[in-house]
Amino acid sequence: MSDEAKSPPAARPRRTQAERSQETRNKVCEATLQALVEVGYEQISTTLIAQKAQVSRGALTHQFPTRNDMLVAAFEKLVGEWREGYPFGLDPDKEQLSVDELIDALWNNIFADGRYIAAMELMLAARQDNELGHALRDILVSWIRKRDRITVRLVGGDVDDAEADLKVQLHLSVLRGIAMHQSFDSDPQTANKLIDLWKRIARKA
Amino acid sequence: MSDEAKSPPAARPRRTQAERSQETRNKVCEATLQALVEVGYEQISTTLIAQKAQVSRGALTHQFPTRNDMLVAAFEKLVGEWREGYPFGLDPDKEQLSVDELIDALWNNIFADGRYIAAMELMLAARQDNELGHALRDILVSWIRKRDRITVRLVGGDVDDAEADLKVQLHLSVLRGIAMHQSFDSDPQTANKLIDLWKRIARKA
DNA sequence: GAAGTTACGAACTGGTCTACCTGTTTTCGA
DNA sequence: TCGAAAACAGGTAGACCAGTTCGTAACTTC
Repeated sequence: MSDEAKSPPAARPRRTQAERSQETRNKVCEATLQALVEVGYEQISTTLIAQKAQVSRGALTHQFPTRNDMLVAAFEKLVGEWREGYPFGLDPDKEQLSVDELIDALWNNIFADGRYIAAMELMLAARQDNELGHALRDILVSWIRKRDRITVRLVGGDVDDAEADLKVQLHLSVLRGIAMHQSFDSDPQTANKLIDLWKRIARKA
Repeated sequence: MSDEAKSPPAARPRRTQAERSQETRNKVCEATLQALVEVGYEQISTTLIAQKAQVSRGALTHQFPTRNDMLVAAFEKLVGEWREGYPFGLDPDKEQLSVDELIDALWNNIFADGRYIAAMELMLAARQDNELGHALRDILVSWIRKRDRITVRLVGGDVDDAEADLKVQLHLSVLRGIAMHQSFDSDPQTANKLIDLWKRIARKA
């Protein structure tokens, strides 16, 4: 059995401290987002997340001293993914999207994802929590600012045009409302029909 | 001090058992809804609600054996108020509303209320809880069915017209999305601007 | 007005969660 | 290579909460 003794936990490549930290943090954040979608905010506990992430509770609490730290980091990761993916590989300075394309892009890349609902639940749950709430809002505003500016350009509007900005806000509100509808409604087709109807109406406006 | 002994807890009018029950149930439901708005779903505990409602915990648990029973009853009360108030004293068989009037009526009577956001939070929080979730959904569907049918008639559509129904769903989705926006956004005027923009667009469609 | 029923009050219990704390292993820097 | 520091592992304490139990008070019925 000397062979087993010499190569015990299979291949364990040497990692830097930064890599070790990042790996645990990623695993925890990913597990948190997954749990938000699967079991909901209320069920989330540090113990559950540690199990899901295949990480000891000690490692988790070392990286995230408080439960809020963990939730904030997970939220930050999600928003970061939105931020990185936007505007879907396009160059807003050169390209412009038709209304239909914009709606599809926003819907498919952000609002249709179960993670969007998870984010909504988190935001709603934290809307009164001064500590968690403020942290989440701070993360949101920077992303929202970028998102809105790029979106206005994508549809060919002037960045400083209040009317164009309002139109973008309405687009986002409509998709948000449909996403919420979808999360309650049993018929998955309704969302698509609503999207199509909104496209028809938005085209004329 | 014989006077004090003879009239101890001030004036205590004689109530029937039904009245006593109804009074505690009402106080608890009202406190629950208020707490949902003020401190959010996560903070709600039977202890907190009993305190807010000025009711002993024993009285609460007697009326609502489980915490879910309490939440369901509160939700039922809220939906009941919507149901009773709808369609805002109008007769949908005789009267019809312009698009502007419909939007204003829906917004002012339902979506602009902080309780609507509270209901959303409750629904989102319960979306994974099979027991609470099903109970809330059951309460919702009966109200939604009535709401949608009346709304379609209010705008002069045929009840069985799928297109008219879809339009109503879009109206509701837009207002829902704006309501969510409002609960996060710091500027309270944005919601009004979005409503106005939506009116202009909806008028043309 | 007495027995029975319902509403209420208060204390207790079993379980869970967060934050903290003490050792151990891995990596880093000189 | 060796001491320091960071990452990790696991356990504990204190608080809280939902549900239960049991005794008391208010109401109802006959």
